[in-house]
Amino acid sequence: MKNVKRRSDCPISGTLDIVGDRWSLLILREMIFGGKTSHKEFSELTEKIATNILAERLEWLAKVGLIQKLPDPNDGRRSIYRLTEKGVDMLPVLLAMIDWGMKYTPDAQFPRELVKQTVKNRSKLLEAARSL
Amino acid sequence: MKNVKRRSDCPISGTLDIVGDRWSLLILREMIFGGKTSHKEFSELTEKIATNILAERLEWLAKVGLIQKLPDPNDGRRSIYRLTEKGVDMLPVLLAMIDWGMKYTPDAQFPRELVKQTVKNRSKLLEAARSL
DNA sequence: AAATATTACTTGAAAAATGCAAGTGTTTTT
DNA sequence: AAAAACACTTGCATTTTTCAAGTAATATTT
Repeated sequence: MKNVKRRSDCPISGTLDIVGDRWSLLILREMIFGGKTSHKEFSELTEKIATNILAERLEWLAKVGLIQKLPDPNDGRRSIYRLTEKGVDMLPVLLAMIDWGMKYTPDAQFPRELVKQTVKNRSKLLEAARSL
Repeated sequence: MKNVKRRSDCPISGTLDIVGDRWSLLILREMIFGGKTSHKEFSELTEKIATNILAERLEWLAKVGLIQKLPDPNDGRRSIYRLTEKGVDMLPVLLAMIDWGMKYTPDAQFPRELVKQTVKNRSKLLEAARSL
């Protein structure tokens, strides 16, 4: 598994060195806004991530501490991926991207209500994350 | 030159399809926070972007309208790259990344004062952008 | 209990993006 | 006129991502 390689001590580049690949933020989007928790669910995104990359990214996000990987008690085939506080804290980045994308990318769609609800529920997400 | 390829109509993925590569946001950081305007200046970043990639990214950002490329009236060798409103509007994404990075990436540094000043000057940046 | 389906990967080969080192052409400076 | 500076470009190596299949373990169906 790849290691964290920092290009500088700039916090922007530091953030990008962690989630600046083509998929990490979309996986976090699914977890934060969609409550998705399994490899299966992520593999069904409209954006069609390849399964090997998905597995790699989930490992990566767990390694760098934005999510946690746990065995599913109800289904031995499954793992459950849960957000950590570090992962939930990526919400503002996603929100800023939603704003920019809604303004500038044609036909962009994102349910307003979902944003509202998620922002409101942020503390619940954090609680859940902290209780791990 | 590459074309915009949208993976979905999600605004987050739409944003990433435009600035989700390894360098675009760092170039915008330099323009927004550092007032940098030339190929030369960008090539001197501590993050060491290769000159061919830099040229490609500047073309790209101009093509998708986040910056504008103009000849430097004082030096025929140079081009000046200026932010557009679309580019300035990426500020909130950068700010969110600064917050996350300051909290979670070790040794992260970013001058508080520069953030303050830039946020305050945002409307000036926008004015300058609009007057193009 | 045996066969089938589901889930989460892994593998290997192709394509794309990035990085590196060394040019090239134009303009400016000396 | 020569040297330096600037903005690239070129060709090749390396890394990352994609694509298509395959595998192993567990769960479900018959």
